[in-house]
Amino acid sequence: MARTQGSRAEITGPLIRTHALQLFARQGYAAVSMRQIAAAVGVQAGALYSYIPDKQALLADLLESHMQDLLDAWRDDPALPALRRLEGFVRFHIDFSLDHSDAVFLSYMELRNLTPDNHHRIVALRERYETALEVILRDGVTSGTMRLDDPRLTTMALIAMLTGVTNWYREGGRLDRQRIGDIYWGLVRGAVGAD
Amino acid sequence: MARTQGSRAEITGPLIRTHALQLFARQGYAAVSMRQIAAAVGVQAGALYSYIPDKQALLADLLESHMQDLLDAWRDDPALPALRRLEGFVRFHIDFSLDHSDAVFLSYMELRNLTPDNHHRIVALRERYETALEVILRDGVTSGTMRLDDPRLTTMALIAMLTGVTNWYREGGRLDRQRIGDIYWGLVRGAVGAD
DNA sequence: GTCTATATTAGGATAGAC
DNA sequence: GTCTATCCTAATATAGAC
Repeated sequence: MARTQGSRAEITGPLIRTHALQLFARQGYAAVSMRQIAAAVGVQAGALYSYIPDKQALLADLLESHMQDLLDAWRDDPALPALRRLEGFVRFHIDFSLDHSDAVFLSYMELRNLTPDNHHRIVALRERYETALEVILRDGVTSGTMRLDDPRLTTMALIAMLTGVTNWYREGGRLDRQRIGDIYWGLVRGAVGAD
Repeated sequence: MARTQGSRAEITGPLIRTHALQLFARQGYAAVSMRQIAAAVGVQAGALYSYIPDKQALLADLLESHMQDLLDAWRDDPALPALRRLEGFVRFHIDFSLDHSDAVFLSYMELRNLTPDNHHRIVALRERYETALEVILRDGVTSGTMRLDDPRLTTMALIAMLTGVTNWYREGGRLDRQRIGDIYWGLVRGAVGAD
């Protein structure tokens, strides 16, 4: 990792974020030192502070960017039937979660290590995403294609179920992504009484 | 918290475990210092080492005890119909998770901070519990009362969904436990095609 | 923009008195 | 069994040279 002195501003910033995300997710925010991040990037610890004010701001920035990416990536079409939109959500959420499993795990786990201000801002973004699913479920109930008792609780239950795929999925494992999406969609369809 | 010198062996040991569990769950293993735990218990940091060899052993002990408690508490009756046993599992898992939410969260999150030996032992216990559900699902499929594509994936999906209740449940909130159990059981029954 | 060096604080763990 | 005191290590963050 040792590297001769030199300037590489164009890539160091993103590298810090990439490596910090991976290290935080795998060891936990508090367990990772700035020296570790610097070593992964290939700079000395002091150099990090040209890019970030402190460790807390780095964490908050990673989590907020992730939630923003998630919201930006999700595309809904309210003109479609609710059941079709629900299927879209299921497949999107699984794919996005697997593509960003480090950030997903970090978001779940390190919210408590944020200052109250940062915490509030990021939880608000998460709630916008949850509400997107809740709206679909309510539409499904209203239009009679779904049958369920409590849209809000069902929202939380479904998101937990889908996100859980990151706990056991391994690239090249027994099931490929398409198949996983199919199976989860079958579970969800049944859960919302749409069979 | 400051306390006069004295001997209270009969309670200090359990107190260390209780407070460590709570602190680890709320701040993360790495973020909690031995001094913090000692302060919560009401002793000096050095006194902890009369009860535990080191911080790592304390974590491993908390996680292993939790998994053992879970396995001990779960009672299945293979003579009952699979659907009835599944309902029992759903209600048991929700109740147990809410009664031990700190330990549940810790188990999910801090496995990676265990040494390989400790990690292996505790994951093996967790797998025994997961298999208990998987067996019920397989029986349900065999007997024709359930319809699902992949018992192993469905096991992981259902456990993630049920455990997720710890993320949002608050004592005295909109829904009481009985009602939550009813709603989740409705979701699960639909997911396994038992309507 | 990155380096080396360091100020400052705090961590886990141990020794020996009471 | 617990206390006080301390060893040793490592942490975040900053200062100033290159």
